[in-house]
Amino acid sequence: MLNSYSEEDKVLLAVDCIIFGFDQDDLKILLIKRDFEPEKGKWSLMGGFLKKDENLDHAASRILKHLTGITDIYMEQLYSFSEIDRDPVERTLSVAYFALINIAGHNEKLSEQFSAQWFSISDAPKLIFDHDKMVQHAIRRLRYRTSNEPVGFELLPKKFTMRQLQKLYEAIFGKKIDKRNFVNKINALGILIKLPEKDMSSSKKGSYLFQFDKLKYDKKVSEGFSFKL
Amino acid sequence: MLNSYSEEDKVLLAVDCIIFGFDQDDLKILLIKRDFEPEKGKWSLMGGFLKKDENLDHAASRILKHLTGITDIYMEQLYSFSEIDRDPVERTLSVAYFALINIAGHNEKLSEQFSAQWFSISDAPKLIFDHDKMVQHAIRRLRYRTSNEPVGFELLPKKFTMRQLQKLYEAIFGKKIDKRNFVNKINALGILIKLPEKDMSSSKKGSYLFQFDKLKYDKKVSEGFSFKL
DNA sequence: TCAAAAGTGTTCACCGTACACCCATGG
DNA sequence: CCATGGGTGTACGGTGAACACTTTTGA
Repeated sequence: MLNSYSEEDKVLLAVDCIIFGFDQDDLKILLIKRDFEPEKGKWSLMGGFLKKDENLDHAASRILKHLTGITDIYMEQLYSFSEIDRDPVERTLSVAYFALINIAGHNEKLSEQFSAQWFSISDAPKLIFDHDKMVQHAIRRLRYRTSNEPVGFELLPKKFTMRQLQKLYEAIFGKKIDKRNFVNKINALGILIKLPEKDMSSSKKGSYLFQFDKLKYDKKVSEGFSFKL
Repeated sequence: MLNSYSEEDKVLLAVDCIIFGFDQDDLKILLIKRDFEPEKGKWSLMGGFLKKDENLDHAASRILKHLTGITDIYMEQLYSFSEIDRDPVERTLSVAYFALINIAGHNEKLSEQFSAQWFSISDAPKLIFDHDKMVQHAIRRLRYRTSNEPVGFELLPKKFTMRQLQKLYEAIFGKKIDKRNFVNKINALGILIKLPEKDMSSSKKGSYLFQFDKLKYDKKVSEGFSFKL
């Protein structure tokens, strides 16, 4: 009794990742087709099991890297799902994580080899187990985070246009935003650098590129500033 | 392989509860003196282990009931803590829960028999393991919840005065609030019932008692209203 | 020259905040 | 009659939302 809690039950711990990306107009999630039973062939979140010698954050990163090759991205623990029969094979808890990535920056790596695929939130297939519930939860968290912290930029290329940023927020909140009000608000924050370059791909006139100024943001935060959108 | 994930590691899962109460002027948490090793005699959150046949919410309620006799209170899952060496005895994950109770309504039950004790947030003892981190996390969540949902009432008696409610919010946010502004804001919400009775214990004049009107609140929510303080 | 997207300011309503005096009562 | 806490309203500045026209340029 002194050196173990030996009477207690142990359980399997899964980690499932909701990976958000943004592409033009749509908020998307990355899913994989399960290649093992049960539910083989159905769509599912990226998942795996926690190992003895790692913590949850580490497991989430490892699983993501293993299934997509992606490293160094924004990740955050979401919630733990524990219904007794959530996995029909065996009692398994799952800790959900959510992650934000810039689709454009990673496209090549995950094509084919992992049978992972991007789906718009609005027309994703039904997922196995309680994964749909996890996604709903993740969307709520995403809305909260992007309202209160400058994490939305994780979903965009380093250099982006105002219009892209606006469309991102429109996709996250599922509603149109007035162009002028949006620009005013963003500029008032004073945390973007306006670059001299233009992106010419979306219009004849071209539109200025911006970059998130993390140094300025950190400085402002240390002076009491808080991001709100 | 078809009927088990047999290769995978299993772990012990603890559930620890941060229980908030409010008493006059102070926000408090309920702690127990550990009566087993390791760290016997030190102060700790209420905790226990998840059993095979229950989910996390159930475990949290069971543990709370077992250690304090209390049932039917507001509880919510907070976060999962998973550092490898967080418990020196054995690899253990802990899912933290936070709970809100009305101290006055439960005082008798938990005196002595459980060696549980209330501590003001500001002068609580150092806790074992990573429990202090859990408490910090819980305070953040408490601030968020009480700003956006009418859960603060869980910490007060059914009937309470405006002043008590104000002191509660002052304790949660750690700052003074203007009396007139507070009353205006609360009344504007339109979710309290002003009772004809007065509480005579705090002054000679006496102060009116109020009650949270859950029906009116639910109705307003269904019409698009959202609580903000 | 025209179509398509980019860029840009002002007005107004509402909300949050600052602020001070009278009331009721028990002692 | 006085000390203590209870109760109440207004004015102002700032923020969020509504709203329309001109510019650029490739086709």
